[in-house]
Amino acid sequence: MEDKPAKKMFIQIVKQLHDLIAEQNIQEGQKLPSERMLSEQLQVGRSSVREALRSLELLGLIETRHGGGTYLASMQHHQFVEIVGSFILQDEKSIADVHATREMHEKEAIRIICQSDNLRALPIWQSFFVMVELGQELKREDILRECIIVSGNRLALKIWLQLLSFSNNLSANEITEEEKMELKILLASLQMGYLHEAIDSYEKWMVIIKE
Amino acid sequence: MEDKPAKKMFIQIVKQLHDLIAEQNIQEGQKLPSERMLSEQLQVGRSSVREALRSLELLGLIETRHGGGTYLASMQHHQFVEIVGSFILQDEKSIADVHATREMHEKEAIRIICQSDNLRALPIWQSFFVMVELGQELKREDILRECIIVSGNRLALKIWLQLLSFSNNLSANEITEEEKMELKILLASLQMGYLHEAIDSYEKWMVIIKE
DNA sequence: TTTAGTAACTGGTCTGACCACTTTTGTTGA
DNA sequence: TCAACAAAAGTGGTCAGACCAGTTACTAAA
Repeated sequence: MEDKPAKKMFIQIVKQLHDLIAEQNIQEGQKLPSERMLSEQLQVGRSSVREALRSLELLGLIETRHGGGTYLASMQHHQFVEIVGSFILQDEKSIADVHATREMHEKEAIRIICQSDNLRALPIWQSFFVMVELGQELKREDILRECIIVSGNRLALKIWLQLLSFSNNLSANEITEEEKMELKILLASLQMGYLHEAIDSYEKWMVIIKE
Repeated sequence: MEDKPAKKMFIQIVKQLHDLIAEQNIQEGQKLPSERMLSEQLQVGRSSVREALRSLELLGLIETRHGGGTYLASMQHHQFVEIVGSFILQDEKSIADVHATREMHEKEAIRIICQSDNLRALPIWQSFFVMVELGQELKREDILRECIIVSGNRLALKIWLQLLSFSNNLSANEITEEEKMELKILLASLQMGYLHEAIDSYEKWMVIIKE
């Protein structure tokens, strides 16, 4: 690709770190090179390396131990990646389980939003409503992702993202008129806080998708 | 021990930035104080301020213009408060997330059981009921595990078992009389298929446990 | 062999310097 | 008076070096 005029340095470093981790096959919980070493290897100042590392740390991708080094995060959350990953590749029942679990997450997020005046009032729902109405480009998972993000459970988000990658038939086909109708009911119910109606239309929506 | 006064500086700064934005009511797209000014105001080095700012930039919460200043990102969806809040509280929030996710699995299992005549009719529920009544040795997670196993989602079971290992305060103390009462209501509702009552008593049960 | 102490390493923070770019200011010329 | 230009000030971007505070590894003494 054409090298763009020197994008953000620390973003570049984040990418290089990513490559380095892949090349050297550094696993979860394993140690990364020291800041000074990275600074030398990547030919940048140590403070730039640190800015990149701090970003990754805030994202929970690495752990740092004062005096001990920097490690690829091996926390709870990341174990679920393995769980879901190793779980698949079995029978049809497994796939059904993935779907069921994903839908459980989505419904739970909808419940949380419905029961919170603040979350219900977010302008994003109206935006989605309008987008559906105008027939604008909109992926199903965008709405659901937003629901889960807003619901505030980061662990649930991580699990859901994993589940999503194993049920990629979600945005396969076009959004039909029937689906639009159900989606609008869902979004409207969400904003009004009508929990029962929201869950109801969500379930109908899923039925429509699976046809 | 549990005291952790020495939190990450750059996380502290992120918090202070968050407060500052709230105090001065800085809106989307508006300018933040310069790095040097923040450094002086917060009484920390400029490099520390930058580490915090770079973190927020990677999250897309702020925009930086070389020579022009730092601005609050104009984001339609994600509210600054929501995201920062969920990333800041890391430790405590993570634990809360684990609990919330575990409870989501348990409630879902209860729902599934309630809505299936076959599952409702399993003799195990009556056995649990009797055990509670007689005050026999019985761990809380035994009941919940059974619920999830019976619900038939093996993936959910795997996830739940993992979650359980991170919230081992479940069987900490003795089962009180109050708790026994609620548990019996739960088990009775389960057998009768009273979904609403079952979920209700489950939630009350959780409240009792957390006291 | 075990242990205690020290040296080397590593992250955490600050300072000061310089560069590149943008914004503001001030001056000049029409 | 006002427009255009140039200088100055402000701001982010990056680096080097210094020092502190922990951790790890190694070595020498018991």
